[in-house]
Parts: sequence; structure tokens; C-alpha cells
Amino acid sequence: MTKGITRERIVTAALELLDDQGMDALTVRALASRLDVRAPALYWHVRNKQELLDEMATEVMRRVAGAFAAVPPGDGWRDDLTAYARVLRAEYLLHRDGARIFSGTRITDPDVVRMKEPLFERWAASGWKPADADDAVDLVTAFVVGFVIEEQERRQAAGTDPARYSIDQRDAWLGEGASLVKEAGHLQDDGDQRFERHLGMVLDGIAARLDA
Amino acid sequence: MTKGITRERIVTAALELLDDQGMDALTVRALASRLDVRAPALYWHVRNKQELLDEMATEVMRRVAGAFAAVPPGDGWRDDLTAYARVLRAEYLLHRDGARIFSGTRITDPDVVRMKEPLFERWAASGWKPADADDAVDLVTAFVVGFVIEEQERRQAAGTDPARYSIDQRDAWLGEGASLVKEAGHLQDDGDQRFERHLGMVLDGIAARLDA
DNA sequence: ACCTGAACACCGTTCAAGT
DNA sequence: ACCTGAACACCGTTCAAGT
Repeated sequence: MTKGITRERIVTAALELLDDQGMDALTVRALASRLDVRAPALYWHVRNKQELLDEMATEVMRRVAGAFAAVPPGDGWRDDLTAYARVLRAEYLLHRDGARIFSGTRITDPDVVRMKEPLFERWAASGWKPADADDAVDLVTAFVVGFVIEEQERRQAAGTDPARYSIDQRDAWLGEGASLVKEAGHLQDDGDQRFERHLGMVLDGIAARLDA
Repeated sequence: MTKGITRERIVTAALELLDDQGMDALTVRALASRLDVRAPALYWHVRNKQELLDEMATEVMRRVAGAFAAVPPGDGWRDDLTAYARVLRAEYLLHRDGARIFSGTRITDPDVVRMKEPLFERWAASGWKPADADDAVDLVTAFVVGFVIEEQERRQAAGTDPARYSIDQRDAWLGEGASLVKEAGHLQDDGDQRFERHLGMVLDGIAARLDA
């Protein structure tokens, strides 16, 4: 019952371990211990640690695809891409350093990639060619990845070094002058609001190029 | 002459080691050996490996700031942001996994952050408030980070596993159906062209929101 | 087929001791 | 002030041996 390690159980446990303890604590030994086996046992199911990380990233993207599929189809590409961007960000935010760890990794499951097909079909009806659809998805993905990497770094820094995150401390650290940079720092919003505003700009840019 | 380790020499050597051998080979011992000292010597100059990584990221951003400063001022924000995006991408591309490693890290040198000030001043003349300028820079940065992470992953995958990167192999891997996804894969361009096109969309989006 | 014990060649980091 | 030798508590991975 609790024994009988499988590839899936390993990946699930690895994601839990990452969330609980962080990337540095995600060791083969610790993972094995969480699954009640010794470290070498894992090598029967997984070639090496890199393959484990690829599988973890694929699982995260599978969940993104699943969450997106559960969203009712929107009224055109803009709704669809908005939903996709939100789902992707939400899934990254669920895991420590999720964006940095899981972006740009090799997806091992073709089903995850094939989930783009119905989207591409819908958008074709509104005049987008496959190349356009591909550009749009990749651009939104790149934006979300970059945004969330910065967001998670900021969050973590605020946790470990709250002093550095106070506005006064930052102003002092910046030294004399740089008044516009400081002012921008004072006004900067965080989180959802900022994300939605930036996402809106990206989508405006897509509209400008692809909706002739 | 060759002895007398300094913080800067350590960081420079660390970047060289990363480029030569990759992230996994960037160990404290290997770095020390390259500098002709024993590993513990480095701990006199740097608190720990994380601090070394922060310094490396800061050095990379210092070079970005330097390269950008060498570009003649453009004719408005669009020229400036285009130049910035290109310089940032170029610097990331110089280092293995540069975008993933150096994005979202704590900048340790205030001068690097202060370099935004003259830009913000110029853009103020064309009606941008500091908050607008901040949004624009951060959005372009997020895009470049996400784009180059994907780009470098693709490049590295093509190196280690060229089979997977042939179009036929990918089609076979995707299985039946998914014809639009496959078609997009066939047409996808790489590198500079794709970067410029996507960057153009991001800048269009910024224009749509901020140039009222 | 699936798992363990023992081992190998490493890690990052500390610290007393040297100059 | 700056560096070394030796050590500590770990790593990822391999492999013969067990069931």
C-alpha cells in the first residue's frame, strides 16, 4: 500500500518536498526518506536527478494545462490568453522559486504540448495562422516567466531580509540623487494589480501586430 | 602579481569558469584552483557561495549598464528600450544559462540601479511619470528574461540531443493529430528575427498604454 | 522486478594553525 | 590581513547482493 514506489509518486513527493523545504533540501536522500526507501531505490524509476527535475517541470505544466482546460472558453484570443497567463502564474507561485526552476525545461509528455491544438483551432477562426498563435503563446509565456521570477525573488528577499525591503532602507542604499528611481520605488505596486497591468500591455502589443 | 586574490578577481574567474565548464562545474574548489589558492581562501573574501552568485549577477548587470551607456541616446523611449533589450539579451547569451542564473537575483551595487536615472529623466520630457518608466523597464526586462531562458534551453537541447530537435522527430513525438501545433513548429524561426518581432509587440503594447 | 548496504568521488563550509 | 591543512557533514551515483 504505502510501499511500491512509482514514477508519479516520486514526482509528487518531490514537489511537496520542494514546497516544504526549498530547492537546497530537495536531495535524493531526503526524497527517498520521505517515500520510506533508501536513496538508490529511486534510481530504478528515474535515470538521475536531472530527469526527476524534468518530470517535475512536466507535471507542473500538466497541471497548468489541466487548470486551463477547466476554464470556460473565452470570447476570443484575448480572454483565452488572459486565462492562460493567470493559470501559469498561479501554478508557478504555488512552488518555491517555481518560475525559475520550472521554466525552460524539457517537457517529457507530448500530451501537454498537444493541449495547444484546440486553442490554435479556435483562434484560426478569428484569422490567426498557426505561426501567429505560436508567437502569441510564446510571448505571453516569456512575459509570465520573467514577471514571476522577479516576483518570487522579491517575495523571498522580503522574507529573509525585510530591512532591505523597506522603502527608507532602499533610499538610503541608493545614496544621493536618483530621485526619479526612488520615486518609482515608492509608487510601485505589487502582485496582482501589477501583473494584470503588465499583462494588459503585452496583450495590447499582440493585438497591434496580429489583429490587422 | 598573480597572487593576492580580490573580490573582483574571484568574480571574474567565476564567470570564466561558468562559461568554460557550466554551472555544475562551478564549485568553490575548482574556482580556487583556477585562482591558485585552496578553497578556504575564498571565504576570506566572500561570505559563501550564494554571495558569490549575487556578485556574479551584479557584475553581469554592471556590464549591461556599461554597454547600454555606450549606446548613443536614442530618439525617444522606443529607441532606448530597444537598445536596452538587445544589450540585456546579448549579455545573457554570453554566459551559459545566463538568463536563468542571473535573472531575479539581488543586485549588490547601488550604482547599477542608479543608472536608470538619466533614462527616467529623458523619458519624463516625453511625458512619462516615474511609475510609467518603471513599468516599461520592468516589462521589457521580464520579456527578455523569459525569452532568453527559452532560447538558451532550446540551444542547449539542440546541442545535447540534436535528434529531438529535428522537425520530423518532434512530429513523431507529438503523435497523431495536433496538426496546427506541428505546422507552427515547422514555421518557427529562431534567434534574432524572432526576438525583434516579439520585442516589437511588447513595445507596441507599452505605446498603447503609455502614449495616450 | 524492485530494493538495500556499502562504497566512491565528490561537495560547501569551519577552524585552528601558519605567515 | 590573508591563506592552508585537516576535518565535518553532507552530496549524486554505482553496483553487487538480497528478495
